[in-house]
Amino acid sequence: MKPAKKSKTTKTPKGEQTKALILTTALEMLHERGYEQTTMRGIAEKAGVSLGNAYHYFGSKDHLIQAFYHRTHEDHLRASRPALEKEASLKARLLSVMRLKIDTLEPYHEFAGVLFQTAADPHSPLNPFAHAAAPVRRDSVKLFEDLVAGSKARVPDDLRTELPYLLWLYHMGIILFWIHDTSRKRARTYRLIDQTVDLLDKLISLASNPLLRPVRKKALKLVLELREDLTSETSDEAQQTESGDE
Amino acid sequence: MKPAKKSKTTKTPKGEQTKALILTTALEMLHERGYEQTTMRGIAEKAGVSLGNAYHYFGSKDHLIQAFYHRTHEDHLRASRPALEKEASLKARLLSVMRLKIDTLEPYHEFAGVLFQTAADPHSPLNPFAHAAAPVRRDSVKLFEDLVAGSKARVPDDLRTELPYLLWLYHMGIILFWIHDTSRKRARTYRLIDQTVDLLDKLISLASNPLLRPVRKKALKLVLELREDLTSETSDEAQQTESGDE
DNA sequence: CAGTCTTTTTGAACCCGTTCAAAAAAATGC
DNA sequence: GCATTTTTTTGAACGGGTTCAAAAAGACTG
Repeated sequence: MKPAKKSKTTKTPKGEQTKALILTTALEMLHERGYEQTTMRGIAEKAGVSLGNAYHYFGSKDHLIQAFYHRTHEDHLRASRPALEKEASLKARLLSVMRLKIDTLEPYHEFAGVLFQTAADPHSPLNPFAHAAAPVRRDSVKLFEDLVAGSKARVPDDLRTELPYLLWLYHMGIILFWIHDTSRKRARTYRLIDQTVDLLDKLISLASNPLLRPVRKKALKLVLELREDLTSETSDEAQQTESGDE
Repeated sequence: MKPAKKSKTTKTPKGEQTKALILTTALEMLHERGYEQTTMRGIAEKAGVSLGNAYHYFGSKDHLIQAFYHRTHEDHLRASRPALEKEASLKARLLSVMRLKIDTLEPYHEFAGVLFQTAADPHSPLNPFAHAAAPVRRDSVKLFEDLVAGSKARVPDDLRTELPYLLWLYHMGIILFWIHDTSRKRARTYRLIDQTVDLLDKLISLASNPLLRPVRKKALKLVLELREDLTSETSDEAQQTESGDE
C-alpha cells in the first residue's frame, strides 16, 4: 500500500543538525501555508538541502505531519497544567482541558482535516487507533489519566479504571466535530463541549446507581475487551499486508 | 484546496456509453486491485479511452470512489430487505442490518480505509457529515428510519424521532472499528456488534425510566441541535473556502 | 596518512492525479 | 449539404510524492 519508509535515526552531529533544520523549516511552512501548499520540494529548497536529503530523514510527508501533531499536543499539555492544578471537580477539569484543546488546535483548523485524515488511515503509522505503540495516543490518554486521578469525583472503581480511555475517545469525537465546524469562532464546538461535559458529568453520577449496575458492568467489560485488542493484536496479523506485494 | 472539478453530465448517447464504460472498468479495477493500485491511467487504458477523457466524465478519482460506495450501499439495502420483513423486534432488526452491512463491505476491507479517509475530509463532497445534500447519508439514514419505524419497540416518542440518526452514527462507529479490525474473518467486529446491539437494546429500554428522563431530554435536545446545524449550516459559511482562492 | 566503511547528500527518474488547449466527431440550424 | 456550434476525445504538460544509485563527506582503523 503506502510505502512509508521509516525515518532513519541520525548517526552524526551533522546529521542531527540537518534533520532539525528540515523539521523546523517544515513546521514553519506548514503553519504559514497549510498542508497542500507545503511541498517536500519547497521544504527542501527553503532549508537549503536536496529533496532526497529530506526523504533521508523523514520517510514521508506524513512523518512531518506527525511532528507537527506532537508539537500541538505538547502545547496543549502545557496549557492544561494550570487548570489541572486549580480545579478539583471532574467536571471543571474536563471542561477546561477540552476547551483548551480546541484553543490550541484552532490556528490549524484549515488543515486539521488532512491531519485527521492521515491519522485515520489504518495503514498509517500515525494512526492512534491502530498501533498501540503510537506515542501519540499514550501521551494523549495519559493526560486524561491525570485528569481523572486528580479529581475527587465519586465514581465506581471499575469505571474509574476505564474512564481515561473513554474520555480520550470522547475527545477524539469532539475533534472530529470541530474539524467540520464552520461556525464563527467555532462557537458550535464550544457549545457542544459545554453541553456534553455537563451530560457526561451527570452520566457518571448516575453510573453509581444500582439500577444501572448491570448495564455499566456489561459496557465496561466490552470496553476493556476492545482496549486489550487494541494494545495486543497489532503485532501478529496487521503486518501481513506489508509483505504481501508481488 | 482540492480542485475536485464536477463531473459533467453527458449530452449524447455516445457520451453516455463512454461514461458507463469508464465507470464499470473503474469499479472492476477497484475491486480487483484496491485503491492505490487502481490508477486513472490504468482505468483509461483498460477502457480504451484517453486519460483526459476519463477526467471529462469524472472530475476526480474520488468521484469514482463515490460510485463504488453507492454500489455497496445498494447491495446492503437489498440484502437487508428480507430481514426487515421477517424480524419484528428492534434488537433483531438492528442486529441483522449491522451484520449484513459488514458482510457487504467485507470484500473491500483492504481499501475501505481510503474510502473512509476521503469521506472524512471536510472539503470532500463525499463527506457524509458535512454536506447535507449528500445523498449517501440521506439514503443511509433512511435505512435506519425504516428499521425503527417497522419495529414495535416501546420507545419514548422524543427518542424515537432521533433514533434513526443515532443509529446511523452508531453504524459509522462500527465501520470505523471494522476498518481497523485485523482479526480473522473480522470476528471481533461481529462480536462487537452482538454486544453493542444488546447494550443498545437495554439502554433504549432504560431510557423510558423516569430516573433517566432529565438526562434523556437533555441529550436529545443536544442531538437535535447538532442535526439541525448539520442540515442547514453548510450553505452559508462552508462554501467560502471555495471562492476564497487568489 | 591511506584505505575502508558509514553516513550524508545529491539529482535524476518514475509514477501519479490533474489541467488545458486544441483536434476530431457529432449535433444543429438554415 | 454546408457552416456553425457543441460535445467528445486526445495528448502533452505540470507539479507533486517517492525511490534509488551513486557521489561526496566523515568517521574509523591500522
